[in-house]
Amino acid sequence: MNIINSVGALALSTRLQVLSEQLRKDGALLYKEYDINFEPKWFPVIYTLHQKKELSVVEIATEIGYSHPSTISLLKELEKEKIVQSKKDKADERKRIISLSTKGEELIVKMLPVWSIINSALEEIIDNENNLLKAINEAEEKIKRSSFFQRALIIKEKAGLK
Amino acid sequence: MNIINSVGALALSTRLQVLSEQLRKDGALLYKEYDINFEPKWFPVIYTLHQKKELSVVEIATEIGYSHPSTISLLKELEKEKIVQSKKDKADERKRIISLSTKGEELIVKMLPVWSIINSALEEIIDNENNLLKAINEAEEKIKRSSFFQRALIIKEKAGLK
DNA sequence: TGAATTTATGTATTTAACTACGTAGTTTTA
DNA sequence: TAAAACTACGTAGTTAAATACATAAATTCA
Repeated sequence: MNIINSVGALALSTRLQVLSEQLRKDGALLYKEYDINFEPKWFPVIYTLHQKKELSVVEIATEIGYSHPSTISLLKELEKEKIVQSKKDKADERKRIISLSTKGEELIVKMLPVWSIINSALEEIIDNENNLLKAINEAEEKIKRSSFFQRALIIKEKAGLK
Repeated sequence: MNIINSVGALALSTRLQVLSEQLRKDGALLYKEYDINFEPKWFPVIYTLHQKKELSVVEIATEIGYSHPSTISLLKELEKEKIVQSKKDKADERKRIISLSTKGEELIVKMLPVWSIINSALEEIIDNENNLLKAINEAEEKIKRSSFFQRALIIKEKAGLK
């Protein structure tokens, strides 16, 4: 094993990032395998719109956990591909209401069986003594109660008082 | 809970990435808290050099699991900060041997207690029913045996034969 | 032993996220 | 009811990684 994989928690952020990147790349290959013109990075937006039908830009950003500028740039690509469409909110002129286009809906129908396969393959990979998805949920739950930074400060305090 | 956090394995790559980013940011805050001029992204390189003393560019890249161009750009920053130094390998003129400078060694001494606190805080966060670090190790072990892509192809085959 | 292959490094460009900041509507409040 | 504060969206620029490509040194092999 290389050093970074044996440091333990210290290199956690790097480990998460490398694994994420690895999965994203294989995901892209899979869509290509099925001749579907779809990029993995679009998934959060598309899946959210599939579930919620109509949302504003910031609502989508919140759902997918990205900043709103990142969301805008994803939406721009998706609008260029004619997968999503948008219209002004009549009640609030600042808002843009985003929804899937007909092409977008058709794309989803094509992707559903692929998503099912992707899901099975990922379930296979994470189904271990320690389930990766559950581990993420549990870790995020802890962070929500008190962030990594706050916890470190508290540990520092305690060490200082000794 | 938002949609992406409830899709399950399908959004795994996004979840990993968001969590990684979150930890990296808090890490940066922590070094600042201690008045240490150090960026979290430097950790893999520095820690590796701390352990192995002398390595070539590609050897570092392999240890940290990054591409060699990414490693070169990290090394450039670290050389600019005078934290690492390099010399030509006399036995093989293509190679550049990288090592920590005196300033780098001193920096490590300053960081060791911080790393200890960071480690404790992260251990706290990942110590759950499903341990995040163990889950990553187990998942990567599975991927090593057969990649996400290969597994998906096999599942597709089986479904097709039904 | 010189031609082909491999290895090590470096550069240019791309990608996919971010933060910072600005503008224009909407809501609150003195 | 006008000023202040807030919210939604958008743009510009940055960051931290990647891929693709190039070059030079070392190694292999016919």
